Amino acid sequence: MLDIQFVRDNPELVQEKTKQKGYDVDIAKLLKLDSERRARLTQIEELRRRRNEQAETTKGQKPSEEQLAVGKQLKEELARHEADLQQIDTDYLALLKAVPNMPLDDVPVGLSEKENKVTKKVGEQKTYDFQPKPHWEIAEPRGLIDKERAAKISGSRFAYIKGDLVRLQFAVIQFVLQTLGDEKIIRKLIQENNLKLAVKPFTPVLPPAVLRTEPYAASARLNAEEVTYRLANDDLWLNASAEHTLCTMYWNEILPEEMLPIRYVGYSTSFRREAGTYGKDTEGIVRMHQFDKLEMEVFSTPETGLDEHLLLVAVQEYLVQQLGLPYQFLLKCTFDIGKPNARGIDIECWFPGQNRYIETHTADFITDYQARDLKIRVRRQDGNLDLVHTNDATAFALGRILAAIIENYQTADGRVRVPEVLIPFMGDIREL
RNA sequence: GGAGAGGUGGCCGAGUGGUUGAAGGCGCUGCUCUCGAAAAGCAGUGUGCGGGCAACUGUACCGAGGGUUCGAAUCCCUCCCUCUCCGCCA
Repeated sequence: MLDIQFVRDNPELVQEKTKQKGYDVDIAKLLKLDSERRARLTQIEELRRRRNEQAETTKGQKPSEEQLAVGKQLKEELARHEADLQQIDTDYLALLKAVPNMPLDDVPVGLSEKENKVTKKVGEQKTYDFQPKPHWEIAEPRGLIDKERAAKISGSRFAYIKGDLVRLQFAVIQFVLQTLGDEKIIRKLIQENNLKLAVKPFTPVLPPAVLRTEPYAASARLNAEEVTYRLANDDLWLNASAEHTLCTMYWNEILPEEMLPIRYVGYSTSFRREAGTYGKDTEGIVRMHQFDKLEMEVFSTPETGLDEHLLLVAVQEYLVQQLGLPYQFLLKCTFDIGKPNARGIDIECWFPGQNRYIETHTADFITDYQARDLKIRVRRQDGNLDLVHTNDATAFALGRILAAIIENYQTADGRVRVPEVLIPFMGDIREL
């Protein structure tokens, strides 16, 4: 959530930017609740002070009739005010949490994804001397993907991934872990982008795939209506990204400044209900209820938050370039970046078999929006406390990137060449 | 699944109704001592929220939420979590 002090100081700005993100929150009402809340709190604290004072003077002895009467009256008054406060508090918090994070100034203003700006196109779209096929037309006949049987067992939007395509997935994983663990590469990316950041490789993490309601809700990532699966008999949700169990990892913790930045690359199977996407991307494996994903997560000081975001974007581009995939770079508009985001970048890879770009990567700069509710803070060298900044970004969403590889590396005879950088991780296999 | 134990400050650990935000110890910080270090001594050392330019101050917090009471870490209720043993299982 946003800092209430910021809202108090900049009500018009907050209202404006909230609108720009397509959210309808009554900021004036929020501020009214805020001041009511504070007024009520002051009254309550005064009553409590008097109660404490009395308890102090009667310690160890039986209170007089008169003191009992005063105490009872205080109690009644308190109960009344506290009931009011509880209601105000509930409304206040609901409204405050409804306010999205403020977009940075370079985020294009727009109320539909059409306003996303393509800021650059990289890599040549290969020309084929045959009609390139979509990935499912290559993979399904060859038994690399079986969605039909998966549908029988699990329903639509599930798949059995099989054979060398599985090997390819594990090769991608190995490639990413090696790349993100390589100090030289991290240093190079930091230098090339003039970032003021520590050279520190990413630590691989296998996080839990499920999490409880309380931390999930605090992460501002729980979306019960459209995205998140819940387990019927437990207070547990299936994560929709490793990000969800990574960003919550330091829930309610104060981190020493020396620990930062913390750079993780998490690997997890991710689950999404995809409610409201019926009929969209029904073929192939680009939109599934279940997919594996490598996700980067960074905790940093507030000063370095933006640079960490830029580093993650640089890492993403590097990874995509290494795979030799043509892509375009999207600066997402206010509507599309998501509620907790201050800025959001997408990378869309070219899918020649479908003759279109498809989103394969997202980088989210969250500032302190998540950390405030998650209560993740940094103890500065001087002893002060600050909220950390969180950043998350896709390394590779395996389903989509396998599909992109299949389509870009397909051959005339319906096979798939293995991208150069993956060959060392594929044994002798050079072609699927 | 069965049985049991337990959740208190950065850590360990006291504390069953009233100077307990919390004994004691450890750790950490500062000072004294020292050429320096260690030891010793002294002092300090949580977080949120409200108020204040600030020093500071009020309030809340002993797993969570309710309740009893003039007053709750302490009594009652509900829930959550952790650990141990047995069973089952990758």
